[in-house]
This record gives sequence, C-alpha cells and structure tokens, in this order.
Amino acid sequence: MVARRGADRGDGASAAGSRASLKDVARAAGVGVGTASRTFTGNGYVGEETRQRVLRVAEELGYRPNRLAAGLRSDTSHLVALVLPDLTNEFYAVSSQIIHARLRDAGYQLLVASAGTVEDEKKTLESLIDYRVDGIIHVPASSGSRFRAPCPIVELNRRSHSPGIASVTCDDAAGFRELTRSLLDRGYRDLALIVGDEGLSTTQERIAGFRDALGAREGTAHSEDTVHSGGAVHSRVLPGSYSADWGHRACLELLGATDWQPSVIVAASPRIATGVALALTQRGIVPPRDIGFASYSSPDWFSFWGGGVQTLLPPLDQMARRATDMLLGQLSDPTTLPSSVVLSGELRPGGSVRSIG
Amino acid sequence: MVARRGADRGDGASAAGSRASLKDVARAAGVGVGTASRTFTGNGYVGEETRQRVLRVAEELGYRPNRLAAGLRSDTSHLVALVLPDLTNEFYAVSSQIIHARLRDAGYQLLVASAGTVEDEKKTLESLIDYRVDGIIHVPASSGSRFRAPCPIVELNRRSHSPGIASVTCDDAAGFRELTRSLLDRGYRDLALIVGDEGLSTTQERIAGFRDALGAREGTAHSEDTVHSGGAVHSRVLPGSYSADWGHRACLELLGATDWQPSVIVAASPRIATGVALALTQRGIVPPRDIGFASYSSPDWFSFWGGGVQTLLPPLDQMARRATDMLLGQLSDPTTLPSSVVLSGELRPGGSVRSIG
DNA sequence: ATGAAAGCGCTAACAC
DNA sequence: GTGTTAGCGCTTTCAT
Repeated sequence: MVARRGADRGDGASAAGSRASLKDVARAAGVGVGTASRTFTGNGYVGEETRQRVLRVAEELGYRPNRLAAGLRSDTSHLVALVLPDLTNEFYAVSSQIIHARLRDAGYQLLVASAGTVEDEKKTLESLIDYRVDGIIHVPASSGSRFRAPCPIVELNRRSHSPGIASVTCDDAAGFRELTRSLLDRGYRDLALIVGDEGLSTTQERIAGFRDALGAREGTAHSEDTVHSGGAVHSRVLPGSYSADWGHRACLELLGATDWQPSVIVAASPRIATGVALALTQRGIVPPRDIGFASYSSPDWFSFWGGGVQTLLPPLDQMARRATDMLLGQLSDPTTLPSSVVLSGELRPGGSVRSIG
Repeated sequence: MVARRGADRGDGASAAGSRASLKDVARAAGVGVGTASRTFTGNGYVGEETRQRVLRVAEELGYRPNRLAAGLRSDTSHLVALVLPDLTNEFYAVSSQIIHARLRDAGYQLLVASAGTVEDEKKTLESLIDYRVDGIIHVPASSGSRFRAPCPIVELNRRSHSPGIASVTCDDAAGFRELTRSLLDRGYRDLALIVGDEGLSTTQERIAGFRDALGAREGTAHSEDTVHSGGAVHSRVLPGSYSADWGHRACLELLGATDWQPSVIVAASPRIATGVALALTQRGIVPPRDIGFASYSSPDWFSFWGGGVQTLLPPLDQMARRATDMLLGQLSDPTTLPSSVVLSGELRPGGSVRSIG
C-alpha cells in the first residue's frame, strides 16, 4: 500500500480535494506519466510487469481518467451529439435508445439535445460542437437548413439535402403510394389523409405518395378528384401537425362535413391515429364496419382496438442502427464517403379496412 | 477539400488545419489572451472599447470556445448527466424532455445514458463522471446501490436510500392506498393487482399501499384474505415486470383461474394496462360492465378506450422540474443541503369502475 | 484595465 | 520499453 499525497482512500479525498491524476498514479507506481498513459490508452509499448503494477496502483488510488483532458489533448472527445425535435415522440425515443446502446458499446457517450425550431437548431448544434463532439446524429427540423460542421454528421429520418452529408431515411412516398394503392384495391373510393406539418419533407413525401397512387392509373396526379378504374375517386388531404389533437380535430371536421364523407381515413402518424380513434369513438363509428382506418406506424393500442388497422410500418430500429453504424464508420475511417441510405416501410394488412366493391 | 476557415486576414499566423483559438482572437485583436478570456467569461474587468473589438474579431474569425479546455481548466464542465433505465418508457421520455429544456436554459448540456441493470449502472455513472459532469440526475436501478459521486446527485422517481443524496419521488404507497380505498368504497370486494419487478422500491410501495388499504379497517394488513366492512375481501398480487407482455399474461391467468375471479383489476403501470386491455379484449370482457379496471398513469389510448378507467396520475412534469431545480440549486450554491421531496399522485375517477353493492 | 505566465490532466513525439 | 518534454485551449493569479 503506497500512500502518497494522502490519497489512498477510496473516495479520493486527497488534500486538495481533487481526485488522483495520472501523475499521481505514475509517481506511486514509480514510472513516468508517459508509461502510465500508455498503460491506459493501449498506444505504444508497456512491459507486462509494469502494466500490472500501474493498473494495481491506479485501482488502489481510485484513479479515473479525466476525459476532458484526454479529449483536449488528443482531439477526440469520444462524445457524439444526438439532436432531435422531441424526445417525447415515440419514434425518437426508440431511436435514442438504439443509438445510445450502440454508441456505448463503441465507447462513446451521448450528448442529447432537442431543438424544435430552426433557430434553435443552429444554436444547439454549435453549443454541442463546442464540446468537440466527434460526430453528430441529427434529425433536421427543416429541409432548408444548411450547416457545416467540423465533424461527420448523419441525418436521420429527414434530410436537409445538404451536399455531402450522410443520411438514413425512409421512403415515405413509396410507402404511402403502396398503402393508398392497397386501399384502392380493396374498393375504397373516398380517401382522406390526415397529415402533419406541411413544411417537413416527410409530410410532402407522404402526401405525394398518396396523390401519386390516386392519380396513377389516370395520370392525373395532384387532383382532388380523380377517376379510378371502377369508379370516380375522391380524396382530401388535411395537413396540420403530428399531434393527437390535430388528428382529433381533423377527423371531426371530416365527419361533420355535409358535402363529402370519406370511406377510409389514413392517419399519417401514430399520434394522429390516436386523435382519430378518439373522434371515431366519440361519434360511435366503429372501424372497419363503418369506416376504413389506416395508419402510419403502430402504437401499442392497435393490438386491442377496433380489430386492428391497416398499417404502414417504418423500419425504426433499422434506421437508427444504420445511422449509428454509418457514423461509427466515418469516425473509424474518415475517408469513408458519406452515403444516403433509403429504407422501406412494411405494409401490414390490418382488420380495419374491409373489402368493398 | 483541404482549405478551412483560418487566417484569411493577413495578420494571423494561426494553424491552418484547426479552428480559431482564443490565442488567435487575442492576437488579431491586439490584446492578451487573458483579456480575451475575460471578455467571454465575464470574470474580471475589460474596457468597453476593448471588449467590443475582441467580440468583433471573434465573430470575424468564427471563434468558438473549446468547452473541453474551459472545463479542464475551470473544473466546471457545464455538463449534467442523466442516467435512467429506459428512454423508451413514456415516463422517462417525458422527464428527459423537461430536464433537458430546463438545463439548457441554465447553460448546461445533457449527457444521457440508460443503464438497465445494476452492474451497468455503476459503470455508466463512472464513465459519465470521467467527463467531469457538474451534476447527475439519476433514476436508480435498485434501492441497494450505494454510490459516492464527486458531484451533486438528485435521484428521480426511485431512491437508493443513500444518505445525503437528494431525491424527488412520488408517494406510491399513499397513492395506491387511496386508489384501493376508492375501489373498496365503490363496493369491489375482489381485487387483483398486477405489478412489476418486485425488487424495485416503487413496486414494494405500490403493493404496500394496496395491502394497506385492504387490511386497514381490520388491522390485518398483508393478508390475502381480509374482512372488510360490508363483506369479505379477497385479493391477489401478481408481480412480474412493467411490460405489456406481463400485463397480458397476468390478466389471462387471472381470468383463467377456476378458484377465484377478481371483480376489479389494478394495473400498476401504463404498459401493464396495455397488456390488460389486450387480454380483456381477447376474452370479450368489457369494463366497466363486466369488470372494474384501474390503472397507474394514463396512456393516451385511455381517452377513447372502454369509456375510460380509474387512474392514479403521477405528477411527472412536476417531478422532473423539481429534480432539475434541486440540482441547479446545488450547482449554484454547493452549500445547499440535499433534501428529499415526495410528491403525490392525483386520483382521477374514471368510467371503468362502477359502483356495486 | 490589461499582459504575462502558470498550470488543469492528459497524449504524443522524441530520446535513450 | 520507458522517461522526459512540449503543448492541447483555456482560466486565473499576479504584477503592473
């Protein structure tokens, strides 16, 4: 038991009140700081015997490296920033969990920040970069924001369309096209789409996919009234926000309209779906008996409500995994060229749409 | 792309590869680094004229402070660690959001980590402390873990019962006592409680509150069969895990039992409630007509399912807010003594329990 | 009010 | 293999 500086107690209560430093360890082990450093970093050679001694002394002194100092010196903080719009959102909560686990395994810590607005976003990113993060995983608030960072960035779910930035997204256009098509195939001719913020690229894609399918066979996309084989097709798109409240209000509006009623409602997010479910319940409307109900993503209550709904499932897990792996790849090999990965959602037939016609 | 932002003005001899440092700014502004530093930190005196010049030059050079270096030197990283079991859990997602917003306003960044198991927990906390975090907000994995950190800790939702550690919790025992009592008052005499991991202090509290109410008037707490004014009371407690799957399995087991059937089921978490709802639906049992249904916390589908349920609402927002404020308080004034705050849940009468008897 | 200088704890280059 | 040394970028005395 080597007692120096009175720092042999486990709680690191040395004279100055601070914890044992590498220098303390080196001195107590009778080696130079360089050797001690090499013991922990693994860079360079250290004799096995010395190594053990350093390790033992470090243990005794309760030594813990100061990663602030290490980061400052080596210019690699082992910090990764995760910037997203809202931790409360199921999508991002799941993503965070996956990203965190993977980064942790790779020896990184996660600096998390949520930035709702576009102004916030730049400030947030800059503050995070002030900590010299090694990389960033970012769910952009808007498609316009162009941001140059001094480290690799991977954009998740949404793209800012900045050149040379890696991204992992889901092909919502294709997904909604497929979903809408399947609705048409089942005989639905009056379709309503309740969707979120029009400014988001994902919203635009979802609307595009929806309209695309409606107009596809007639070549008259983007028209609210299209003619479909087997009868005239009517549709309505209600953009608002990705919230239960909007889903609720929009659905009530649809149901209250006198000129036109949808035979199937498509909720473009799980939160919107929750609002729609509430509105339908309040009106005593039971899908799929009285109306068709389809949704993007699947909240847990789908398991027991109304016999299920037709759902389009985004590959959440895969997206988060891919994004993390791409970032890790760029970190380990900076020459890696950033790529854009587009994954596909999975259409899962549910019971809340029935075959008519 | 090799060229970076650097000394595009003729006077600076800064390194071409990295970003402008305080030294660069000082030189370009014709002042010493000390003055430049004081300009940004606000510590010490700087002439107004000089201040403006430094600020302008910094802007021109795109100077950003290196918070790793600042933290190393000043021993205040402006980093706060948030350690919790699961980001996916609604409770913790909401908490994270609130905590993040508040800390951000106070000038701190959030280092988030989830640590499911007890072994994980210590490692996670240590890695986080290696970054010299100024404080920690912690949802302990177990009640036993005793951990000495070199910085203030506030425990959220659960307590490790370590001496001298601040905590913000909810009085689950009182809440469940009240909830159970209200069920008894409505005439229910056969009560089942489906709850999570027995090892957690919160679980123990919930069970205790439940049993407490059952045995209260007869003084025979902790008995499975108690006599209550107005008839014999039977009860059953099913501990498992806080998951929809356990709620589902436990509920099916209850419904399948031949010896005894509950007249009301209490789900001790929203996830468990989801599983219970699924089981009831599968069996064609509709609350509150066929059975009573009460739950802790209120998932969004309560708004439209089965006419509502009797719920006990934990004050999530307040808890997160208080925890953050307590930490911030300790950070700004280290002499603040850590305190334990216990908040109360709110009992909200719902429609899935009916009055019988 | 300001500059010079001494480190914070660590890594990396270099000598031996 | 190992010790020594020079900083990383910043804050903070301490003289002016």
